[in-house]
Amino acid sequence: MILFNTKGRRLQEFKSIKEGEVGMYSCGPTVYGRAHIGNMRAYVFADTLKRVLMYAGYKVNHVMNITDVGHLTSDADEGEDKLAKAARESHETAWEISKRWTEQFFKDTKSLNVLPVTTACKATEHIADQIALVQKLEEKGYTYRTSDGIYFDTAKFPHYGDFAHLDIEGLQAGIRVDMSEKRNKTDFALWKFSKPTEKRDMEWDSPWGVGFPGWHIECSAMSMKYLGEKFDIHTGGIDHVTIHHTNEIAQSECATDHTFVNYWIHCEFLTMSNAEKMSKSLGNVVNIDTLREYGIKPLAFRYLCLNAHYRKQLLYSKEILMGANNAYNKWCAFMDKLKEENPKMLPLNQLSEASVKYLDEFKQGIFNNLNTPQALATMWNLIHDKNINNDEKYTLLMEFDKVFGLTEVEAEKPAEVEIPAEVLDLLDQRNRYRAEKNWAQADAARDAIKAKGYTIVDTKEGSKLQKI
RNA sequence: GGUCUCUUGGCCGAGUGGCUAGGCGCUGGUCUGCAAAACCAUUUACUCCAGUUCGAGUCUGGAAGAGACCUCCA
Repeated sequence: MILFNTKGRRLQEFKSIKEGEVGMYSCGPTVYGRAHIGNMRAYVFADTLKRVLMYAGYKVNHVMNITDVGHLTSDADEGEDKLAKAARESHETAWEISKRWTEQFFKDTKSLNVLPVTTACKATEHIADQIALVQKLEEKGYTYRTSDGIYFDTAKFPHYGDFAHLDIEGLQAGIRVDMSEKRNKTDFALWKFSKPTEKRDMEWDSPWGVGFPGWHIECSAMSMKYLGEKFDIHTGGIDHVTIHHTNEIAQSECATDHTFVNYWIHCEFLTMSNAEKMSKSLGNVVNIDTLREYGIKPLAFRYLCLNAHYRKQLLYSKEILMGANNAYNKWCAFMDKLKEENPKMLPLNQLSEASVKYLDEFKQGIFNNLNTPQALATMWNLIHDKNINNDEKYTLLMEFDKVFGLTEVEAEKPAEVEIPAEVLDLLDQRNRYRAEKNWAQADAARDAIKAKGYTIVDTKEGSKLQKI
């Protein structure tokens, strides 16, 4: 399979370090608040990549961090701690805040059919690993101490700017950079000291004094702990290329003296039109619950993500989301109808030539740098193809869904609601009027039922009620 | 200021030289007492200019416009 590697900025044939196995690390959430659908795109992407790797036959060891240590709100290594801020605002401890939002994060990703990761690791539970890594860097002479922490000296890593194509000169000539006591513009904190005047919810003892780890070190420490000093794939949002991943590479490769990660795969942003720009201050941040309020299934959002390539910015608006929801609902309806006919799952080697063509086209799409839009096009063409029988269609669609992950899990389906007796009475009335061909009265009954919040759908088996 | 990306039909969005992407929406049709759903059909395209080529949405150069990151948001 072909993947676009940010390292080198080119398409590359993927080859794992260990035959048949893939070690993959995904930058996870910072749990000081509810993740919005923009965040979710990145996790749907990582999940899709994992599913494609699994489809290709790899056993995937997937590790994701939970950033539950408070970091800083503004400027490089300055400002108030985000978790502390959230905690202060809701009168909770940082621990309570991070616990709540971590749980919510997993609920949200689950509703998007994101498969559980092999290991989800919390930064707060790996403080010793992070300290050990900083110590290793210290022993090798890559660090220095300032009044507020231990810093990484990026001048000692000659290839620092290579990954992100950084023009260090340009950065220095650019706008506002707070150097404080840093030796180089690009240096970053490995360990921060607690201020003597404050008592933090989260702080730990270390060889350098009480404090907390810098942001970047957790990913290096935990990824290497669970995947080894060198592993296959590291994913994250495109915004992490310049700083976070550049720093991860610097500290990891200086610690080990060899390549840290072979393939860096980054997901583009979900962007908002200006009219619908989300902002926390306006209170219009769209999250999974917002979708539900709109009457949009979370998985319709997954469909939306799959319908665009992960390396392209994806425009978000309510209208666009509604379109994806319509398409997704049609797919669900088609699958339901198909299942009612009790199709047989066929072994793939018994498929007709025409079906094999669809399967090949599907694989061609997903293995070509995750071209899921093309794979979805293949799916729709298959659905509309009259020359493929239901058994084969079902077999192929279930096969495709191993990657798409669009099948709604039972728990997400809305519970059957009791229909009020009065509505059932009205339905009886309408049926009698219809039998008498009294259309005016029948339509009046329909309107009355609609006013109660139900719509009538006439089928061959009779009239059915649906909640609006 | 630096780095990078994008510009496809009403909307979203694939497509790296020649062949229908696909979805949503619209419209028409079939079906239905009506409606809904479903199915069928149909419509609209490659920002502009110049170049390369037998041939370009696809390559090259230029122009205009949009966006992202450098501000610990994926």
